[in-house]
Amino acid sequence: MDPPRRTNGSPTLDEVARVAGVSRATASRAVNGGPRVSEHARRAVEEAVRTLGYVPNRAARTLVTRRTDSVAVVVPEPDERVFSDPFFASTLRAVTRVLGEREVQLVLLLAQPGAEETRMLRYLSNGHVDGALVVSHHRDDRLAELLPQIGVPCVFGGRPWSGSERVPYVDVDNVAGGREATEYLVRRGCRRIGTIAGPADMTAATDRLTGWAQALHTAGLSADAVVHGDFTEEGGRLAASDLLEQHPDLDGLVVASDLMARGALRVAAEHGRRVPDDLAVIGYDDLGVAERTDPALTTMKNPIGEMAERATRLLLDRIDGRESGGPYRLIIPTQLVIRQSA
Amino acid sequence: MDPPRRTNGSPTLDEVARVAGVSRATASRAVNGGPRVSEHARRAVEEAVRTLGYVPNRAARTLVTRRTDSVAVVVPEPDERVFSDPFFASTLRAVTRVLGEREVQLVLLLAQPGAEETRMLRYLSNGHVDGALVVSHHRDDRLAELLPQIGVPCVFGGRPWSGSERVPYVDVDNVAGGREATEYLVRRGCRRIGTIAGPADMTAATDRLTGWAQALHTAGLSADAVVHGDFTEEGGRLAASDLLEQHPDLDGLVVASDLMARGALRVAAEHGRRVPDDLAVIGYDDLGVAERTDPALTTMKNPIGEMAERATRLLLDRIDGRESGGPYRLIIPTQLVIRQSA
DNA sequence: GACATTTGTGGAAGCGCTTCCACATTGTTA
DNA sequence: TAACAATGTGGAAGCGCTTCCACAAATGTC
Repeated sequence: MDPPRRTNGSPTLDEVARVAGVSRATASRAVNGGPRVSEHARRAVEEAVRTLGYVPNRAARTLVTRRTDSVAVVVPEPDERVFSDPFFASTLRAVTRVLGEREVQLVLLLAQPGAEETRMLRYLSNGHVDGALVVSHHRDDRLAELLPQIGVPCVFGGRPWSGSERVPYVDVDNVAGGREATEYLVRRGCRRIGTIAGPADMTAATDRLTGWAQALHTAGLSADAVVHGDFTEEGGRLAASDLLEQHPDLDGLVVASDLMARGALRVAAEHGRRVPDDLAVIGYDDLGVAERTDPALTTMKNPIGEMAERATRLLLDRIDGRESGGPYRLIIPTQLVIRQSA
Repeated sequence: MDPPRRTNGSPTLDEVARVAGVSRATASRAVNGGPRVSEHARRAVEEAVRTLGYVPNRAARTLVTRRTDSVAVVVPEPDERVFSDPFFASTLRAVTRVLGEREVQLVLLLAQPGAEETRMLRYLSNGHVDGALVVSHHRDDRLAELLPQIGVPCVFGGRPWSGSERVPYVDVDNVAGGREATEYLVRRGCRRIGTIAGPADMTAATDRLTGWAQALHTAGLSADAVVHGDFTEEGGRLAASDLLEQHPDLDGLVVASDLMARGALRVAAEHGRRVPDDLAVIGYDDLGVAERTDPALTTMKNPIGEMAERATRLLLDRIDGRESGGPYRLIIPTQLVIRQSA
């Protein structure tokens, strides 16, 4: 494949029109699939576009249409954790794919709170992008309040902490996920079920914890064995050690991420607890880790890719003026994946 | 802080000029810090800009200047490994920071080989971005050949496999890193030194391996104990198991990443080998993992952030027309960080 | 066959900006 | 004092595109 040469003196719509033997207005309509173009003219223009290798100048188009054909992916707190999480990878992949279908570009906006955040807001408010997708939103940033004020179309991936009434978002049903995981252990016969929860400043983590508590309450079991981890394997190890020490009678463990669950499995092994016989362990995510642990993790599937895809489509809809009426939320169900650990 | 309102009917340069009592031409010069503007006029324009909240329309500016003030970060093969690697996080952070200084935007281009790659090349060749920074380049993609042909300014982060004569790049001195790590073990008295290398399709991995072999050769020691890992902890475990089984006499281990080294430490512990007394282990990266292993890892510092920063600055220089003469390479030295494991 | 409608087309305006050029004003040198 | 350069300024062109509008031709209706 010969790559396309850089278009310095690239062909303009004028030249296309001349070659096709039509006016620039007609050429423009033909290129953009506009109405009222004869089949004859359209074919001539397409032919000219092909032979000339014409590509519309985006800046010129943006200048008149006021559309940039790019959207921002906003990551409020790009600490290491964000990137090293499989969550982020899946999200970016899905967003890229959906945007690619429509030739919309992805502008990545990472901003630590402070000056960078201010610049980011200024950027968003100046019409440089058509919309914004916010992922990995944390408790402290005020994005869910600020973005609607700015007036740029936006969608949150994951329920924002505050302002969830004002802002459209797509989320995974983490409450149900936590509940179903726990219910599964109950059905399996566990009677003393603890949990390793995620960081308390993320809605995904607190929701799963809520689901766990709900299920135990419904089953009439006590819900006091909780330790918070940080979604890393190491955090899972520490949390599991604490938990097993404080509550040696545990026969079931609901862990808020597979990575932490892997750490917990190691600890269980070190303590001589057989999984699942002595201790049933259920994880969360199923994003590539769960099938490779020993024993393989039973887990709740976390449809991150689907969430990102839906969020992106929702954003595009809002940009196009569809769905723009009021807040909108979409909750994606999770699904139990049974393997060996429970 | 009140966020800036979305600029729908934003003020234009015309209005600024009117308010400042000058012509649009003068206003433009003042805004862009052009020459030949009186102090008086400049101040008036600045004042008007402030009161009106004027922000230049990027599309209009791009249309005439042919500059987009955005650069692409190209990730040729966005598999999970890329994202979950701390390498990627550090890189993006550094790039963002440098670009932020100049108000240049980061367009993220992820492309699987195939159709997406074609689209990416088309995008790059149409002048949508001023330049491209290629990271995580693998052996199979032909980017190092294609991009120079396209004519878009580009810089590679990490030496490309082929075409390194034609393309400017910034790299870490992985050969020296591998060599120095090994020399350190030699100085410490190790006489039988193996290595867990990285994937054979990444220059960073093969370079470190080369350095290891060089050092052993110089010291007159045999360089036959090699196993390749995949830069993950699990891969490190497997590789270490193999290595210790095949070469039970090893007294030193050079590991191409800290994550793999952590896996190796676990294996050593399982085999009852005391580190560093029975087996000295040295890692590579020092990006947050090494200080938290047990024992803490002696390692080679991998200045990823600096590499990304330099690469970005080099790209900006090339875009500005500085440094545009011919290929350019910059090799950043690594540094030994001594802790407990060796 | 006279009229109203639909359909296809091109001319021209204008999006907001930079920059060339011409001109006026000042300062400098012979 | 004349000739010149340096400096500051505004008018106007033009970047490449979309889209309004007017108009001609084709089609439909009674």
